[in-house]
Amino acid sequence: MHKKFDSTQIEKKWQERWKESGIYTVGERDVTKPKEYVLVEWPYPSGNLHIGHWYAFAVPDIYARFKRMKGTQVLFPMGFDAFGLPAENAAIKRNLDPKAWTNDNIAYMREQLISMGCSFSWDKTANSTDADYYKWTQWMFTQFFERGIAYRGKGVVNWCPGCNTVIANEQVLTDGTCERSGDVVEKREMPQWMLKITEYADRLTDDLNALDWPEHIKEAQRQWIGRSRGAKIDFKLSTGDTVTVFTTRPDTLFGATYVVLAPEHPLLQNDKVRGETSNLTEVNNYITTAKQKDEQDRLDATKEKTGVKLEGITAINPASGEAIPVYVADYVLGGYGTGAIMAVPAHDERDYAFATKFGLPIKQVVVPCANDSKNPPQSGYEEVKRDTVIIHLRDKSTGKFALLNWHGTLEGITTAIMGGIEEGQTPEEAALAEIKEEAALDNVKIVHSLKWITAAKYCASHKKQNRCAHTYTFLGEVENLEQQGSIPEAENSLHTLVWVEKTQVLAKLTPDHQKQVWELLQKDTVLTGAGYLMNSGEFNGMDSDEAKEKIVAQVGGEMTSTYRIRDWSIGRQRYWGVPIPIVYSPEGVAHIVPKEHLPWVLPEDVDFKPTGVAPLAKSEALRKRTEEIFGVGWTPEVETMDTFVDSSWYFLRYLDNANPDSLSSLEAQKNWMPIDIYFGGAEHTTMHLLYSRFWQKALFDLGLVTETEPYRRRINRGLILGPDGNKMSKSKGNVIDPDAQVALVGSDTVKMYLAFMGPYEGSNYPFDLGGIAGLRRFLERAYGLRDHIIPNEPLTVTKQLHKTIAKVNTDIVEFKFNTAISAMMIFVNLAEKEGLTEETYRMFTRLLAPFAPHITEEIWTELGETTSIHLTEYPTANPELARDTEVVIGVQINGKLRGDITLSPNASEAEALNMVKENPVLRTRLEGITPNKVIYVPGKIINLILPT
RNA sequence: GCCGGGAUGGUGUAAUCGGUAGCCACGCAAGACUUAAAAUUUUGUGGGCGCAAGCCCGUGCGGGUUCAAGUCCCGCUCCCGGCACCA
Repeated sequence: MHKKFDSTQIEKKWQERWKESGIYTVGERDVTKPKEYVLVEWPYPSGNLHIGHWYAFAVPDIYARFKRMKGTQVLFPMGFDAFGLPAENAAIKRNLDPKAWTNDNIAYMREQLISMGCSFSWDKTANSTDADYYKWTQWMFTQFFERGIAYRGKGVVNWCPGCNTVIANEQVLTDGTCERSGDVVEKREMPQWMLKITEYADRLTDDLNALDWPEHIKEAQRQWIGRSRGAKIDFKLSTGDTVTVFTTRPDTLFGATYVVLAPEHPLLQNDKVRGETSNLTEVNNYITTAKQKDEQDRLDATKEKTGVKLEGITAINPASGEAIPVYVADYVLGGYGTGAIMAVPAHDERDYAFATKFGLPIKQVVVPCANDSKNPPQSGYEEVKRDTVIIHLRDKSTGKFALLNWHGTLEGITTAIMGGIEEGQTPEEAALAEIKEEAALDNVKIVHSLKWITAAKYCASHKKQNRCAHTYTFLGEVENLEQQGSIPEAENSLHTLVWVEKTQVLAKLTPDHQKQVWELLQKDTVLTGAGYLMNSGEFNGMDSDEAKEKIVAQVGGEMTSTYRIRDWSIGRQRYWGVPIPIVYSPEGVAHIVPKEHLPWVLPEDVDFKPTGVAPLAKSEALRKRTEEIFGVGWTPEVETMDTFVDSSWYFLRYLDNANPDSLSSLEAQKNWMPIDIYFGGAEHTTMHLLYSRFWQKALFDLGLVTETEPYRRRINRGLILGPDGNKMSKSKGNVIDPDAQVALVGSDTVKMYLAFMGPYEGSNYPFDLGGIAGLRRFLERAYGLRDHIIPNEPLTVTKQLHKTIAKVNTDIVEFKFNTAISAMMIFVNLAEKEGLTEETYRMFTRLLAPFAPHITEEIWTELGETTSIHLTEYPTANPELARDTEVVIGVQINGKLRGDITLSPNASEAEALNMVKENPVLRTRLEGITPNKVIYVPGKIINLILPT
């Protein structure tokens, strides 16, 4: 029965009682219990909680409450990430003090957060703008500075004209706009405060492996860090200078036919190089134009390659000893690798495009091996092994490759190639005829016109598993290619036969399947994969992987890694942030502000209107303070820190938030770290999540933290969309105000609705005003269940209760709150119809408590209890009762569903067959027929195969 | 282009060690209650044929494996997210 309740009154009452009794106060670590550190990303105090905050905090609260009732000591803190631009912009607009604005917002949002009824650990809160907090932010910075992790760098930075400040690479979106303001970001050259995240790139990549994070998040971080392994190789220039290139394919060194420098490359400013360049004006013009191009243009991969040759200058290929030309071209980036490449047009598409345009030689040095991970053995396909023959051809006129790929018999292709040519037949016709005959296929065609095939015979030997190596024999011409070192070309041929290779695939090949697989592929691409070397002197025939290191060693290069990630620029030319605790001596040397002068307080006498000049430069108080402490002529650093710095360590401060002597004691960390589960938004995957991992590692190296990784698990939630399915925005008028919803249906309902929409991880869901009403109805029915209490309930109800308990217990830990709620709904539907005992009602109410903390507390009291339901133990299912004693299984006849039978899940096949025979509907179908075969899966299905 | 994740009723979703597809909720339709509406409640609700029993079709598309496929395999299409002249 539906029983209305006054959610506003009930929720207010319980929120007050919880506050009075302090039941969510964590206090000291209780070592008799296991710990669970549940972290949600701390909010920016923008002034109002939006529905996204509810999704971010209230749903994880289910998990926190569940764990607490399970007997775990749960830390579930909440705080405020309160520095940043919105406060400053609001202050500019309304002419107020950012501090006052921020503090007002925090006070208001705290009340709103309390109205959510979440079990936050308010005794473990933090606020990044408290001097007690940012004192430590500053102190850590000084420690990093002393160890070279923080440094004053120079370089091209991202300048956001909207924010009037420098921003980090991570804050620039793919379309070149600012993550915060949406303005198009400009490139500017200026000195910058940087953190050496690049020095941690390897650890940040490697340590991902051990984390229990969703693979897609790890992968996104790996890509962002962008480690690629390769080699640095020196090329001597005719000027006597050396240019170091970075390549991931040192195995193709013999195929390097020219060298390219990025327009930013320092050698281009080298006097000797400039002196010997006969077309210097042209080169200079190119460099100037390239630098003026905006980032967008330059990164457009589809545009045609441009570049200019440095006339009069050559480089020596250290492997072949050949003199090769040197170019400057903007397809090589100054900021990646060494800013210079060796170009191998035969095996790199960009080099190929450039070489074709400028008429540069293309020299193939690797024969690709087609049998790679593309066709891994599939389970279930082991039975039949078939040989595969792949014929590689190269079109002489275009330099492009063709690939004939045939899954057939080895003998077939050999015959085809060797077989006699009948009168009037072209060689390819002869080959086709043979292939068709051998493989009994008829849809065979050659898409690439073969004028001649030089090969006649090959043999294959296997060097490695799943990889083939080749010994090649060319009829009448070459006995063994490995010895020969190059591929002979047949006269009069349009194509060079590049390779014939034998591999094996594990597959069942029916004639139909063969037809599918039987494709003659025309590959219009440059072959970029690994394989075996050719045209590479002593390395011919060597596997590319092996050749990489050997060639590098031979030419005195160095195996190394390079990264996509750049150092983190943290200086901001804005007011409302942590002042960088650096002062400059009269000579302009940077010194840290020592610990006794921390916090290095943000001055208040500042005109923070954005002019492009750092506002702190205008502070008289800061200037005076600096001179008083350090001496006349000393000047303060006037930049503040990126707010991502504040959030890089807040989870440590939560643990020990009143500690005046340390950012967070090691003891507190030993008690609580690492964070067991971190709930947050997908937008932080490559920003906050990466920065804070870096920060943690840097602290670890200083002995200030106990863990190398802060977050053991991570869940990225989705977005709550407007009812129209669009992202909520004021302009679209589709914003749902959580306060209004709470006033209407109560916070329990809003929370449960958000949890019910779908799995917590991943997807975005539209907010449906009808859907939320359904959850309110559910709670009213759960509340009204009391009127269905009977002295003795049917066994079905007891069993359903225990099944529900089992389901909810497993679903919560998998963050599948939606199916947990669905299970509880099923229980209420049944209990309403059948009635339930008071004992069952109590169990159910406790089961529901983490989801609907207020109304369950109310029910608990009405049942005569005087202590909080949230201090009770979470129900555990009785496995006996949760198990089904009878199941309905489907009956299939020849694989088609024809009815069902009800029986014990343990019933034997004979019993099941009897049930089928006794079933009035099914019986008629089986009259006088003995099935050929019976497939019976207890508890699942029975399938009878009848003779046809 | 590369990497990751998806596609199931009118909607959000459920069911993946292959075993009765559509649980739960929303919406919709009809009935009850009501002067009426709201609220509540009962029934129905993937599509098609049929009075019914029942039959056929159905999880983005095309094939395949299997007694049995939303689930596995091969080949596509589209959508979402990340990266992208990264050597």
